[in-house]
Amino acid sequence: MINARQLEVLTTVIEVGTTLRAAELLGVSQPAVSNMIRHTEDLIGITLFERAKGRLVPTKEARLIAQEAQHLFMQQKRVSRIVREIREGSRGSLTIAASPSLGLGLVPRVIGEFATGAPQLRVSLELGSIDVICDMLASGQADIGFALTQPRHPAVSHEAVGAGEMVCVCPPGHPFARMRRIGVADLNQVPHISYSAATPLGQMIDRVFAEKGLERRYAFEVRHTATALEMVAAGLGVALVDSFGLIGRRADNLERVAVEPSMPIRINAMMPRLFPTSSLAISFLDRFRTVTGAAG
Amino acid sequence: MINARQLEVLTTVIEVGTTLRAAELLGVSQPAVSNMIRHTEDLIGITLFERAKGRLVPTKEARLIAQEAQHLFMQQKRVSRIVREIREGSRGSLTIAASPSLGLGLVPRVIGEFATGAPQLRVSLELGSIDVICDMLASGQADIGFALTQPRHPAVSHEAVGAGEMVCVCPPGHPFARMRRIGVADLNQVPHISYSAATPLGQMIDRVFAEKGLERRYAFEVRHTATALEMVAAGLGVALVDSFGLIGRRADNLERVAVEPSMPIRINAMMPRLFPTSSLAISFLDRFRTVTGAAG
DNA sequence: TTATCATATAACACCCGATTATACGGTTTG
DNA sequence: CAAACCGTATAATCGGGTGTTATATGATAA
Repeated sequence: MINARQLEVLTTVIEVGTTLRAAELLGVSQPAVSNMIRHTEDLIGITLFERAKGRLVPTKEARLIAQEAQHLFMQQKRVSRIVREIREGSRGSLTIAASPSLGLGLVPRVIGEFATGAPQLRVSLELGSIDVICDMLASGQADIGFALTQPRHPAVSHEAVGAGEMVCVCPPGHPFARMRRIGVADLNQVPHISYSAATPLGQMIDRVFAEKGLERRYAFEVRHTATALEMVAAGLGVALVDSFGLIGRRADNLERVAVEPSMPIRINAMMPRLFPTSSLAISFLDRFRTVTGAAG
Repeated sequence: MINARQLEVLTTVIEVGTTLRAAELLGVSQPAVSNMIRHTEDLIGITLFERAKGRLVPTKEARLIAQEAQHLFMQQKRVSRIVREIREGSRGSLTIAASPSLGLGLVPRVIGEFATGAPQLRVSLELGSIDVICDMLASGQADIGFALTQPRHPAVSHEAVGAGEMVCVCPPGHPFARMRRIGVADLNQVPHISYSAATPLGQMIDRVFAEKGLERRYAFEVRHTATALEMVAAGLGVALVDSFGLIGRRADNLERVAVEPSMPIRINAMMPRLFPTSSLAISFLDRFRTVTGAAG
C-alpha cells in the first residue's frame, strides 16, 4: 500500500514546509521529493497537499497520516537498534548450564567479564549434573554447557576449553604452605576437606589413592570445589581443588601447593548438535578460553 | 539498515520452515527468498540461518529479530488501515460551525446520516453567530460553517448549498391547516411564535411586514426556528420557520402551509480561504446538498 | 539407483527511486 | 518593470533492489 519511505518523505515535507528543505534533510534531490509525493498521492488516492501559489500546503489527511506514521518510525528504529546490538554481541540471551564445580566458581567469573559493558545482555546460569546439562542442551533449554566430565549423549557435542590439574589449597601458615609439592598420601595426615565418592572428583581422587594402595581419609565431605575453597579459606583444613577455581580469586587467604601425582583435569564445553550454536555462545566460549588459557 | 520486506521474508521462512513454502506464501519464487535471506545476512552481518543437511535452521538471533519485527508489522497494518479509512471517508475529524437556526435542526440531521457506518469519524458541532463562525473558520478551529446569512470576512469563502423559503407551521386541526396558503398579515390574527428583532430571521420578517405597512405581533418570542418548531408541536400556536428545519421531521404533529409573499432563504456553506478544505468537509458538503436538494 | 525435496547459483528482466537539466509560476527587489 | 530569487513540476535517464526462469547440488526416502 504505502511504504515507509513514502511516509518518511511525507512527514519530512510537512515538518519543514518545502520540498527543497525536505530534500536537503533527506539527502536527496528536490525532484525526488516532488515525484515521491505525487506518486504517493496517486497510489493511495488521497490528496496530501494543496498547491497554493506555488507552495505545498498539507491537508488534514496528510497531517493525520504523518502523525500515525510516527509509531511506525519508532518500531523501525527499535528493530534497527536491536539488530545493531545483536551484531555487536551486546544483546541476546544466553543460557548456560554448568556442573556445580564450575558453575559456582569459574563460570560466574567469566560471565562477569563477558557481561560488563553489555547491559542488554541476558545471561542465565543453570546448575546441574552432567546428565541434566545434556538434557537441557538437547532440548534447546540451554545454549552451552560446561563440566569437568565428558558428556555421553548423542545430541551433545563437546570440546576441551581448558586444561588444568588438581592442586592443594591450604590456609596461610599451614605446614603444607612451605612445601613445593605434596603427595596425595600426605593428605591423610592432616584434617582435610574432600569430595563424596559419588562425585566425579571424588572418584578420580579415590582412583589415585587406590593406585598407591591407600584409602582416602578426610574430615569434611563436600560435593563442590567452591564449597571446599570456602571451607579452606575459613581455616577448616586443606583440600584438593581444580586449578580453575582459583582463577581470579585473591590469594591473601589461601596458599596453593602442587600435588604429586599430577591429576590432570579438563573443562568440557558442550553444545547441542540439533540447534545451531548462537554467535553469543561462540563469543562466550572465546572469552572462556582466554580466561582458562591465561591461567590454566 | 534492514527493511520491512527483508523482515517479512525472514519471519515467513522461520514460520513455515523452508524457503519453498515461504515463497509460496509470499507469492514469489523460491530463489527470490533464498537470495533475499543471503542478501540480508550480508547486509546486517548476522548469520540468520545455519545450513544443516540442506535445510535452513534459524539461529537464535534470527528468532529474536523476527519476534521484534512483529511490532513493526503491527504498525504497518495500522497505518495502512488508517489510510484506507481516510480514503473511504470513514476516518478523520470534522469540526462544523453553524448558526443556531441550522445547528439545532438541519445540520445535526445531516451529521447523523453522514456518520452512520463510520465509527472512526469524529464530528464536532459548534454553534455561534455568523461572526463567531467566521472567526473559527479563519483561525482553523472549524473546517466548514453553515448559516442562513452571508459571511463578510476576507478569509472566508461561501456558497449556497440549499434554497428554500419560510413556511408556516401549525398544529394539526388549526384553522390554518385547511388553507392552501396564508398571508403574513394573517399571523397577527392568531397566537403565534416569532423571532427577536435582533435575529436575521426576525429582521427579514419585519421587513416583509413593513412593506405591507404592518407591524408584527406575536405571543411568544424565540431566537431559533428549532425552538419555534417545538413550541408549535406543543400546541402553543403557529410559527414561520425555514423549510429546511422540516426536513426529515415526522409530520404527524405539524401541518405545513405556504406563506404569501414568498420569503426565500438560502443556506450558506462557508469555508476558510487560508486552509485547504479537507476531503471530509467536501464530502459532508455533498451530503448536505443532497439532503437540502431533495426537499428544499 | 532413482525419485523427491530443499537450497543455491546463474543470467536476465523490470520497476522504483534516484539523478541532472530545465521550465514555470510567484514574490521580492533595485 | 525587469531582474533575481524561491519553490515546484516535468523530462530524460540511470542504477540497483527485487523479481524471474533454468539448472545445479546435496540430502533423504523408496
